Amino acid sequence: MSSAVGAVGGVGSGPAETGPTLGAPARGAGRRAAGRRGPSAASRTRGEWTAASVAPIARVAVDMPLPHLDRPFDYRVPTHLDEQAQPGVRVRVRFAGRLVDGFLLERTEESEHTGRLAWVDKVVSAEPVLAPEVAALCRTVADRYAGVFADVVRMAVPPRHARVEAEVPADRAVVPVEPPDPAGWGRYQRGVAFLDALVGGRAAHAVWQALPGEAWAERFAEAAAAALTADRGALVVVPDQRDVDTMHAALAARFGAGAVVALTADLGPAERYRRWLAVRRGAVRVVVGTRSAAFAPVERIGLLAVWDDGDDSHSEPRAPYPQVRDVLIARAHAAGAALLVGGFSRTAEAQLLVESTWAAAIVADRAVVRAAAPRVTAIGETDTQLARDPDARAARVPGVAFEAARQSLAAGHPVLVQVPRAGYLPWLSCASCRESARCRHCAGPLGLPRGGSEHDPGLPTCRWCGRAEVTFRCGGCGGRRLRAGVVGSRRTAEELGRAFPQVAVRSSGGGAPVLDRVKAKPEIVVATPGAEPAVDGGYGAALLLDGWAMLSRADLRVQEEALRKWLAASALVRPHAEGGRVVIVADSGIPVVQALVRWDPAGFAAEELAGRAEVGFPPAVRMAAVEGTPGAVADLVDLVLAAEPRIEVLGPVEIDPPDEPGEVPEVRERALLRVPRSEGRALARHLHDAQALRSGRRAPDPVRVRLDPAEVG
DNA sequence: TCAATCCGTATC
DNA sequence: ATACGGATTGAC
Repeated sequence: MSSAVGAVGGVGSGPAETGPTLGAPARGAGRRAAGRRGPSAASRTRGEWTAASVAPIARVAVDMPLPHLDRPFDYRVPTHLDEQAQPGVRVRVRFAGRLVDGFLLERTEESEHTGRLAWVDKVVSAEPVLAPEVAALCRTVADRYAGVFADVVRMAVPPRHARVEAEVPADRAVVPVEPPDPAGWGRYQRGVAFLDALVGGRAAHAVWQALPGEAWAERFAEAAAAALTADRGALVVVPDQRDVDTMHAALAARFGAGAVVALTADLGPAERYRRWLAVRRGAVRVVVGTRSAAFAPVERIGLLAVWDDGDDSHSEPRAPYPQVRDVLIARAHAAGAALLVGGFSRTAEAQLLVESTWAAAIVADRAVVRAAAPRVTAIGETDTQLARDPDARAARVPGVAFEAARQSLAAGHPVLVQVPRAGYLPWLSCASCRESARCRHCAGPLGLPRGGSEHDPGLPTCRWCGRAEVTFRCGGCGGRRLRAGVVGSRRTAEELGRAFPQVAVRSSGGGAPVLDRVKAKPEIVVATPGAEPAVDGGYGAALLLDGWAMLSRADLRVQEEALRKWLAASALVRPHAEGGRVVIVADSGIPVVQALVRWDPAGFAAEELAGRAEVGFPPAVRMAAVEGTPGAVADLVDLVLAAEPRIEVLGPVEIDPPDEPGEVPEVRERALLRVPRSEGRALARHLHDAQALRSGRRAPDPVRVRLDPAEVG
C-alpha cells in the first residue's frame, strides 16, 4: 500500500509538480530563457523523480511563523535525497508556491494528507542540526507560551555557517571523569544526596539557596562533574556574560578548556555555529551560556542548571517570550534529566516547585546561614522626617551607614554601595505603611494615569483592570492616604565619597563600565544591581541605598526583585564574624526587609507565593497579557472567550505605546486573561487557536500575547 | 459577455 | 505571507 503510494505518486505527480510553473507559461519561460543558462539539473529532471522506497514521506516544519501554519507538512523524498533526508536536517520545500526553509522532523511510510504531495526540493545540508529531543522541546515551549514552533526553533538552532560546517571537526574531548569532592555541597541539607543522585544518573530536581559568599560556580561545576560521572552531559544557563565567564572558568579548570563551550549571543555567527556544532556533534558535553543556551543540543543531557532564575535576562524578549527556568523544567521532564535551580534568593516560581514536591530544597541550616552571613541592619523609615523628604534623605547618609563604611575601610576592606538604576516609574503606595497600593477589585497595582499634571494628577487607577480608585483604603494598615514613589538617586553615594575624601570611589554599571572584579583594598565601589564586582575575601561592608525606592516600581515582583538584588550584593560581604556588615536604608518593619535582615529567602518566597495566590497572580495562577490596538485586543479576547467562557478577563486598559521613532504612536491596550494553573495549557491553546483564526483570515493588527508576563506595570 | 476585483481559504 | 478559485462588480 505505502509503496504503491510512493510509486504511483512519484510518476503521477510529475506534471502536478510543474503545475505552478505552467500556470504562468509565457512569463516563466521567457524569463528563464532570457536569464540564466537554464534550469538546474534537479528541476530539469524533476518530472522523472521517484520516491524513496522506504519511508518516502518527510514531515517538515516549514519556517513560517504563522499560527495557522504551525504544524508539520508532508513531502515526498526523492531517491537521490533519500540518504541525506534524515530527521533534523534543514530542507528547502515548495510551500504556497514558494521555496521556503524548513526542518525535516521525521520520515514515515504514509501521509494523512489526501491531496498531492510535493517533493522535498533539496536538503540544505546533511547535518542533522535539530536533535529530536530539541524538536520536541521547541514544540512543548511553543505550546506552553501560545507561540509557534518556527519562532522557538529559531532560538534553538543558530543560523547555518557553511564554511564552519565544512571544517574538520575537533576531536571528541577526553574528559577526566571523577566524582566531585562532596565537601562543598556538604554544608547544605540534601546537597550531597543531590550529587549522589547525579552520579547515579537519576533525574533529581532541586532548588538551591546558596550561602552568602558561596563560590556557586564551583558548586555548579561539581554538579556537572557528577553528571559526567554517570556518562551524561551538563548544561548551565546564567544571566549574563560576566557569569558565563565565571562559570566557564570553573568548568574549564575542572574538565579542561577543550571539554567545555560557552554559548553567548555576542559571538560572531561563525564562532557561534562552530561551538554549537561541537555540542550537536557530541564533541563537547559540558555547556555554559546565556538564555538561548537552554536549548543547546547536549548529548545525553543529565543535568540542567540555572543560576539566579529571577534575573530578567532569563526572559527571552522575542516571541513567544519563554523563560529559561520554564524551558529547563520542560526539558528535564521530557529528557529525564536532573534540574538545579540555584541562587542566593528564591523566586516564587522556585518556591512552587518546592511546595509541589517536584523539587527538593537544598538549603543550609539556620546556624550555618547565620555564621556565613554579614550582620544586616535596616534603618530609615521610622525616621519620618527622612521619609517625607527624599532630598534630605539623599543628602544625608545615615550615621550607621557611615560607621559601617568607616570600619570596613579601616580594616582594609572595600565597601560596596548599591544604588538603584535610574528610570523608576512613579507608583502609589500607602502613605503610612508603604505597602504598594492595590486595587480593591483585582488586587492590581494602583498608579497615576498618564497625562496628568502636577496640579491635577488624576484619580489613582488600577494598572490591570483600569478601574479608578476614589476612596483608597490600605489593605494592610487601613491607611487612607497615598504617596507617590520617587526615583532613586546616586547623590548619596557621592556624598559618601566626599565623606571619605582620601578614599577612591569607583563606579560599576549605571553608565559606567561594569567591573568584573576589584582589588581587596580600602575603596568605595558604587554599583547598580547586577553590576557588583567580585572581590577576594569579600567586602567589609555593603550599603544598600534607596532600598525603599527599589520597592517603588509598579510591578508585582518588586519585592522579590528587591530582595534578590539585596541578597546578591550582601552575599559579597564578609561574614559578620569577620566584621562584615550590611546597612539597608529601608524600614525594618517591611517584611521583605526583614527577610534580608534574617537572611531568609525561602521564608520570603513562601510568603510571596502565598501572597500571589491571594491576589491571583502567577505563578499561583496562569495569566496571559494580550496587547495591541483596542479592536485587535477585543477581537482576540472575544475569540478566546467564545472557546472558553470561564476565562477571567481583566481590563483592557490603555498602555504606553512602544517607542518606535518615526511611527505615529497609536493607541494600545492590554487585557489580562487569568485561569487556574490547571487550565494553563488550555489557555495557551485557546490563545494560539484564536491567533491562528485571526492570522488565517488576515486580520490586520497583530496582537502580542505573553504568558505569565514578568511585568504588567 | 468578459474581465478586473474582492473575499475567503489553503498552503503538503 | 501568497496564490488561487469563486463570487461580485462594472463596462461594453
